[in-house]
Amino acid sequence: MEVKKTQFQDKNLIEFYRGDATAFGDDQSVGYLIKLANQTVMRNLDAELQIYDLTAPQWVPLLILSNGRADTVAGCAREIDVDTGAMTRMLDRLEIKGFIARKRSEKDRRVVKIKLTKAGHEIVRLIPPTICRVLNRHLSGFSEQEFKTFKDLLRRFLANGDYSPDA
Amino acid sequence: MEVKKTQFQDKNLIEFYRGDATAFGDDQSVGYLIKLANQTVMRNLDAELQIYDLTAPQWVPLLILSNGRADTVAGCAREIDVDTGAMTRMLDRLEIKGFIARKRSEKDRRVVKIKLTKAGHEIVRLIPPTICRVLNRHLSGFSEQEFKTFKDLLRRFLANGDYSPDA
DNA sequence: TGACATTATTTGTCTAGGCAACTATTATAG
DNA sequence: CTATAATAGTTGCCTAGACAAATAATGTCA
Repeated sequence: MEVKKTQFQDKNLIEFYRGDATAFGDDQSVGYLIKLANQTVMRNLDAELQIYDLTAPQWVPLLILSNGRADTVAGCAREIDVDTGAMTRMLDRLEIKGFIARKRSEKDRRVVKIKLTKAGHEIVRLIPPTICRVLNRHLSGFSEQEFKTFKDLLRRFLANGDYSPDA
Repeated sequence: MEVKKTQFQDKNLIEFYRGDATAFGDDQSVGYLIKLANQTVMRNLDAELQIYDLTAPQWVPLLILSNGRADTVAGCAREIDVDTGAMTRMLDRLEIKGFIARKRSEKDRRVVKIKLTKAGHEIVRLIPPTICRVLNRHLSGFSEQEFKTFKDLLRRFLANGDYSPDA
C-alpha cells in the first residue's frame, strides 16, 4: 500500500547538509558551485562582449527593451529582479553609450519611457549569437536529456528560495 | 554497428541555443537561471546571517582561515578565486569587525599572515548550521539522486568554462 | 654582484547590486 | 475635496568584484 500523499507530511526535507564543517570541504557545496558557475558565465560573456563595448549585465535590459517585455525603469527592474536604483544607474550607463534614450511619459508624469536608439537596435541584433556560443560551450558534453534535467533542477532550486522574478 | 568513439569527433557540441531571440524568451536560458539561483541563495544567506553582523561573501574567508586552507591574503584570494585587491578590502572589513588580525610575516616580508581573532573563532562555529539550513531549504523536494545529479551537472558546466578555481 | 622577473600586497577607478531617504505624481479613502 | 497611501524615479551610502598601476620584497640568471 502506498504512502498517502498528504501534502506537507514530511516536506521531502532531506538533510543534505549538516552542521559539521566537512560539508563544505572537498565536496563543494551546491551553493558554492552555483556561485562559481555564475562567475564563469559572467566572465566568459564579459570577455566575448567587450568588442561591442558591453558587459554581461548590460545586454539584458537591451534585450528586454527589444522584446517589448518592458519600456520603463521600474518595468526593466522588475523583469531583471533588481532594485530600481540599480536600474536607474544601469540605464545611465547605457544612455551614455548611446544605446537607449529616456523620455518622460505624458500620460503619467511619474514614469520615464525607455527606448532603444538606432545604435541600440543594431547592437541588439549582434548579441544573441555571442550569448548562444558561450552557453553552448558551457553545455558541451551535455545530452538533450541532461540539458532538460539541468534546467528543471535549477528551476526547482530557485522556486524553493521564494524569490521568483515575476510569476 | 556503433559509432566509433573517436574523441573530438563531434565534441558533443549540441546547439542548445541558436541565434534567434526566442532562445531567451519564455523558456529562460540556463545562464539566466544560474544567475537567479545565485542571487536567491545570496539574498537568503544575507538575510539569515545579518544577526551575526556578517554578509554572505564574508563568512567564506572566515571558514577558509578556520580550516587552515589558507593563511595569507593571496592564499584566500586563490581559494575563493577573486582578485587580491578585492580580498584586501574584504579583509579590511573583517578586521574592522574584529574577526581577523593581520601580521607581517618575518620570514618573507612581502606576505601578510591572517589569523582569526577570538571573536572570529566564535563566530565561525555559528555559521555552518545557518548555511546548511538555507541550502537544505533550497534543496527541499530533491531526492538523493537528484542532489548528486545536480552537483554533477554543475561541475561539468563549470569545467567547460575553463575557470576552475585552483586545480 | 647586478639586471630582471616574479610574487605579495595595497590603492585607485570602474561596474554592479542592496537599502534607505527623498521628490514628484497619481490613486484612494473618508 | 482633502488627507493619506501608493507608485516611479533618482540619489547617497554601503558591499563587492574586476582591472590596472604602484610598491616592496624575494628569486633567478648571467
